[in-house]
Amino acid sequence: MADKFMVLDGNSLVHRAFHAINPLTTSQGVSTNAVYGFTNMLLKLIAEEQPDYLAVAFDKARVTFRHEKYGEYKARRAATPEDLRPQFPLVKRVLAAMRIPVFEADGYEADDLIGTLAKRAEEEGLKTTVVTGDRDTLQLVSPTVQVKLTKRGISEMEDYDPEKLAARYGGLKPEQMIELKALVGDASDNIPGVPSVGEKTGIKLIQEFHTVDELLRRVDEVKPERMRGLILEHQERLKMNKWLVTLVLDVPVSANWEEIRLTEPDYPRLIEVFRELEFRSLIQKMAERMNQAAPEGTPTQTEIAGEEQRAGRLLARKEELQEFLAPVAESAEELSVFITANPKELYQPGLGIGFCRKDGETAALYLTPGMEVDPWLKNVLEGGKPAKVIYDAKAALLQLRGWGVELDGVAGDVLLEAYLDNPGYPKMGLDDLSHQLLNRLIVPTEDRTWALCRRAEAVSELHRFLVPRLKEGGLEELYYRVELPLVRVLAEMEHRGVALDAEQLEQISHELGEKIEELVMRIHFMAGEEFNINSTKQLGHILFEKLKLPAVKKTKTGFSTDAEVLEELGWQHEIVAEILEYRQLVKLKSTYVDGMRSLVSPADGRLHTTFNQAVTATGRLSSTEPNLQNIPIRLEAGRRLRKFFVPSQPGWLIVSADYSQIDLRALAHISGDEELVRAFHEGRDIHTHTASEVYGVPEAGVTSEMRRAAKAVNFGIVYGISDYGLSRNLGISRAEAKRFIDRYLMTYPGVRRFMEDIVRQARDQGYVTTLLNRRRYLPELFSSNRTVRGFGERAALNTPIQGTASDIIKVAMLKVEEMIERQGFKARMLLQVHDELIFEAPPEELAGLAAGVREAMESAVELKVPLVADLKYGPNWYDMQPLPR
DNA sequence: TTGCTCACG
DNA sequence: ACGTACGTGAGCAAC
Repeated sequence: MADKFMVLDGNSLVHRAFHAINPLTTSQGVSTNAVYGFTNMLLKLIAEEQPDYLAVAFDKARVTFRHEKYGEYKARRAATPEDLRPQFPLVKRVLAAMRIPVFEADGYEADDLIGTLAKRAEEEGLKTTVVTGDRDTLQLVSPTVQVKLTKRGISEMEDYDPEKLAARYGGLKPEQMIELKALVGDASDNIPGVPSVGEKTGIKLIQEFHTVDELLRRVDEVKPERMRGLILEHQERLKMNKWLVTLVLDVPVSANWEEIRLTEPDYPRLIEVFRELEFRSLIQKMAERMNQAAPEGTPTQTEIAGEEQRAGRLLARKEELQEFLAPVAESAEELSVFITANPKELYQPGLGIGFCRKDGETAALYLTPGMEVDPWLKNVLEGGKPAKVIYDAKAALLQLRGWGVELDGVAGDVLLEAYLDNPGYPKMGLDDLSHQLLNRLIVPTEDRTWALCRRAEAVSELHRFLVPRLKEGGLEELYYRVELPLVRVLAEMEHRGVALDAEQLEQISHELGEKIEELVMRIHFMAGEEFNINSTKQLGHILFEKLKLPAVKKTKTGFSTDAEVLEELGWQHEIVAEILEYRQLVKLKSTYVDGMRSLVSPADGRLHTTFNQAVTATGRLSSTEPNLQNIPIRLEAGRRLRKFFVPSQPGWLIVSADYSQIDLRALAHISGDEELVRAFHEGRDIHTHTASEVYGVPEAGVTSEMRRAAKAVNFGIVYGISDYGLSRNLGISRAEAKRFIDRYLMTYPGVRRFMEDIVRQARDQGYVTTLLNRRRYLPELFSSNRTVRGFGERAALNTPIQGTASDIIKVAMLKVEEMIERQGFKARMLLQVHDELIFEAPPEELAGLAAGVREAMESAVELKVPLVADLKYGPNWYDMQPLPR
């Protein structure tokens, strides 16, 4: 299929939109109806026609070459309405933001440009669609050029190809439209035709004589006589008309097809334009698209895996394997590799590997359980040459380890590349990325070789696509120096696992079970009936309908029964306290005790979490199956569960190291606030210091209540504070909360400046960044919904802080791991909990490990404030005591 | 699948 | 007059 070029008649369509859409203005009174109508038309056309190339042509100036010869040309046309003319520049701004080129040429009309472009397109082998309301362009229709004419309104269009044209105009050919119009004239252009020749007569005449010239030559054949007379009388007129209505196909313009190629809009800019125009629905639409957008340079047509893709070979024999891989094995070329990460999913049982060489050739092999990886292949995978590009290298590494292969020489991980490019991509699966970023669908198939080859190919192409983007975004450093090396560190942590005292855990499960049973009985008794306490619906019915407790808060679906509500209700009915306790115990039993027990590996009795390096919006890690980043600590009953997290060797210790106030230190650094920076340099307790400054009392005079409030404000600042949020958190009035915040910001004026600057910057750029240049796009900032927008603003504040803290601990992890190796410690890093690292170590290494970890963490990066790590150790994760500096 | 609730930093 | 603190994941109920 030839690529498709769509060209719009800007003047015609804007006029059409102006008349079709009811008057519409911004709150400032600027007319926008034509812009709005045109933009909607444009978006609809793009969506429906999916052109590969797109351009818009406009008339330039009122005087064209036609006027020079025929002064009356378009003379009777009404002046452009007052509220339409200023809309043209607005339309052009929309087009610029959409990266759609505009064509104009002095002295020419849009039609001439369209004709010229269509002709050039034909030379390029493109198919052209002309969109206009002007029938003059029908003369351009050909097997490769179709014209879409607007009918009534803006949504209805009529497509003209040569057949349709012939059907509509009595068998006339497109070029005969010129002859017809010369005869009939055009009232709107002030071109008089031959009197009393309308369309019908005109068509009849052209059918018979084919052209005006022929008609004049054989004019004596024309009947009736009166008509002959009229034609003769107007023959000069006819010649002039023909010249007037013939489109110029060689307007001197340069058509750069690379620029005309349709790409994604410049979303931040487009949204800004829509904001000025107050096009709320369009802002919404674009904001949604922005995150899901296939980035610039992506073809607009979805290519479906087809014949042009080489099938890929199955490497069943050793010679085939070597023949395929030998060319890259010793070269500096990258080899893209796809490895079935989770045997549970796609290719169970066994191991599938797909390869894609730089020359695009693909091949695959698979092993069933019990088979061994060929030693030669093992060498390829374990060596630095060839460098491998992988999707989800951590999973590949762990999977291959199970097959006796220690993957090394990983030069790229397209999962991380996509994540760094935009952590907001809605889906990060290989197939999803291939679809979203390359517009390539990987068709599901039973053919394993095919499936593996296509995926290896996707890895290769995504890598080629993403690496230049990372470079542009200044993300190379973060990628190659932090995220990519971290893959191995995380893989080792997952592989080591953390030991769990499963026997004791089983006992706890029983105890909790009995307590819960008792609570269930008491609750049912107090309620006067049996019901499912876990069901918020049933519980709401009991509390708020049967027992008539006042409903303080509602959710989308009914009464809220969360802990906050229940605590408020607690004094009104004794059942409430029981429910709260029930909830607490059920949570502990199902999520932590039983949930963990079911995830203990039968092979080594340990828990192996998965650290996800590519999910959070801010750069943090997350932990799943089980989540070991949310083990209870705040309430004693839950905290006790930490007793069961123990070292894997008898006599060893658990050691933990957590950053002190890393978020606020990050804030101090980013904002550069002098007071905050000074407080950290002086080693102050930051909450006490804040209280002292805000309340205007010496630090010694700060009460625990004052400190608590200051702490809440500090937290609030990090989260993107609002008086409402703070008032709720502290249980004070909004007015009081507001006074608090104001005083806080007076104390730390640099923080105020940061808060203002970051939101403005986020709006300008469409994204915010962290210390190591990690990026998060914030399309929410452009929402018309103020709640969503407010959310975007708070995220703009929070992300640089939380993300910077994440950057720092990731660097620290690399330094710590390097230190442990360098020192030859047996100690091992097991977990990361955002600002905390957890190790197990033999007691004789405690002092050395602690010193090394502290040093690594505190020197991870150089900030305007010192970094401080606090260390603790103990026989398990519960009984921990501080380790003095 | 979605919504609610609750565990963590 | 509006309603939210930022970032996660898991279990359960109810579609």
